[in-house]
Amino acid sequence: MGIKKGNVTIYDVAREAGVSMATVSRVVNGNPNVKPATRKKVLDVIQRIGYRPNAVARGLASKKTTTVGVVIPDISNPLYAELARGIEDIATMYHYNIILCNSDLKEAKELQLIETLLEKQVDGLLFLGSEITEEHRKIFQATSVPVVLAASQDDQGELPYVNIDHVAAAKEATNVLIKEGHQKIAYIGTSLTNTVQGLPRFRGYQAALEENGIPFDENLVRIGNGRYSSGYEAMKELLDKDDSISAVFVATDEMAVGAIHAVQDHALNVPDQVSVIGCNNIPIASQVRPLLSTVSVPLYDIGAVAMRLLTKYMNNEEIQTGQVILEYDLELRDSTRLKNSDLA
Amino acid sequence: MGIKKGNVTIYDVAREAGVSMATVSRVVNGNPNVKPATRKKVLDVIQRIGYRPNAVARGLASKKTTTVGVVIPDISNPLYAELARGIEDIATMYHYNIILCNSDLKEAKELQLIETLLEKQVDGLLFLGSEITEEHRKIFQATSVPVVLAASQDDQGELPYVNIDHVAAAKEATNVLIKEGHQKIAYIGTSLTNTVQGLPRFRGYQAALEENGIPFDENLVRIGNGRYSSGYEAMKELLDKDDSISAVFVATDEMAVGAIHAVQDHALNVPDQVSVIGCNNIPIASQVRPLLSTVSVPLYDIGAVAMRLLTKYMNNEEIQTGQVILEYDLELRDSTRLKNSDLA
DNA sequence: CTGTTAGCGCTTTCAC
DNA sequence: GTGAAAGCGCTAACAG
Repeated sequence: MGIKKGNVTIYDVAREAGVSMATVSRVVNGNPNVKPATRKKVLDVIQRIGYRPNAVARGLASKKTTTVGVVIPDISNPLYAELARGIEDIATMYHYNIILCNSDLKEAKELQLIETLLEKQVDGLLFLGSEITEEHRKIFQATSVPVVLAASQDDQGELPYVNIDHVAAAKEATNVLIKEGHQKIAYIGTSLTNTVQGLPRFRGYQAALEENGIPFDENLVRIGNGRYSSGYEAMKELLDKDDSISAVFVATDEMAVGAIHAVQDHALNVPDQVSVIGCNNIPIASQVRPLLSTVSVPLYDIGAVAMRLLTKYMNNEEIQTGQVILEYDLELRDSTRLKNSDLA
Repeated sequence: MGIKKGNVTIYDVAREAGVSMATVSRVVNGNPNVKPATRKKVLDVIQRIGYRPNAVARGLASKKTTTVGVVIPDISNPLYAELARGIEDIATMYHYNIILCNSDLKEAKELQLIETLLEKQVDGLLFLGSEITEEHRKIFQATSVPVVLAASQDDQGELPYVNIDHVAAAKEATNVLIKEGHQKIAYIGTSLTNTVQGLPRFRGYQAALEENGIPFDENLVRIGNGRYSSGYEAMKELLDKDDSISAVFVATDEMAVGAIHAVQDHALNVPDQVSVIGCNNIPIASQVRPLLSTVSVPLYDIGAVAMRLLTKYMNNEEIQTGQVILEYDLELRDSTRLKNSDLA
């Protein structure tokens, strides 16, 4: 029907409707300063000739793309998938789109991704990763694009972030084990060079022991990569060396489930002979038997709140505080003997 | 130091380097028609004044954004998260970025998302969903932007897609149960109005029964939403009604794990008294005890191949066939009694 | 309430 | 090998 697909511009609409481009732009953007009759006329033409606004042109002219960049370690990890969902939901709510990039926690990749995102003129950046290095900081500081960290933080800098108190969470989890009466409590965590999760959770574990006068024993500590098999292997090693271990705090749920299976393969029962508590509360925690006791981290909310915070920055709104710490919960299920009600 | 952040343009570089914008553009884009000395001079200036190309402007001028839109049901579902990872990896490999949108399988949302993505001038579209309706088809046909379906297909249309043969997969899974000698085989699936997964898998189950002379009994069929609890509930109902059921094919792994737990809660053993086989082979299948037997669907590959196919379309390459069916595997573990080796 | 007119920052012929 | 100039499609003053 003479409709050149993908080539209909605002100019065509203007011509067909007998108005100026400015007027078409106004109706497209919902500007109220248009006479209803004119608006209808324009809308009709738009409908008829199948006009679709070009967001790239709009972005160039208005210097706003309504898209934000998200750098995330690995979307196939349930932990981050949940965070991503929170991010995307709020982004959608505020009419932003998300450019999603996996960094695999590799600094070089992270930096390169940020660079690309900035080239694409994103209105804001959400960064989820481990460490903020000098390199990160340099690039964040040099840009006027607002950046918010999610599930991470930067204590030396003044970057806004949304996170939980990992030290406190780990401490509380360990305390559950201590309250159960255990003295030999192992720890399976992630890399201690990771200052945003690995280290703080380890510190929390140590702090709990110390506060309860339980001597720290480095032989009871194992480091994995956060995934199932590394948790299994770690627990197996631990038990092979010393099967009198009666409790373990595992810093991620996936590893915790692996640890449970290692215990079972050692012909020991969870929680009767070994108590296991995890951290994060990803879906699998409530999809295994015994149900995993864990620290419930509000993953979705962290993503959602971080995105919400970013919209405020992008909108130049007044910000109370850019550093927000969300609450976590203890979710005591069947891999430990204490129950939530016992703590009441 | 006089560096206006975010405002350095190609023009500034040209002026500083004493060359034209065209030349700067050439070096930035790796055009070989530039004298090495000139190239170096320009590169130095770029480095010195901190020039970052504006991809939006480039997109407007070149009509290419090097970004593709991805409409996916729910990124927090492990199934789609895995697909997304495959998509993103290949996209990165070909220097594309991904705009990720969750549709929750709602048609209205899907259509709206596609519209938005098209406005943003994506170079291609990857669509993962359930059904392709007339509405979808209309909009896909009206655009010159290439579209590829992933983990889905459109038999009435000629849209390119990457998928597996769900009927065959379901049939094969059911056959495992039949070969084990079961006669009373239940089915827990997803909505039969979903013609891309729900229906075909159900058809495969029926076909297997029929080919083996086992009468179909609708009392043995339950429909869930694909997630853990619905699998649990479905199996519980089934067993409450008739606890002589000795095998069940569950169309998704998450539901299958739920089903296993329902069986166990019924004081029955898996696989001794009830065999359970799932489908998809998401991570949880190998993170529960008993290890779930399942149909291994190459999720990552479906995403990767679909993205690769899309790059070919975007690049106007010669395409052999736009409809690709990937192979699946049987992964027999501990929730069934037959083993892969038994089938050799 | 509506039109005119500059750009936004870059690519892309087309000359030289 | 390099430059000049014309857009790409839209927004944003600024008039009127």
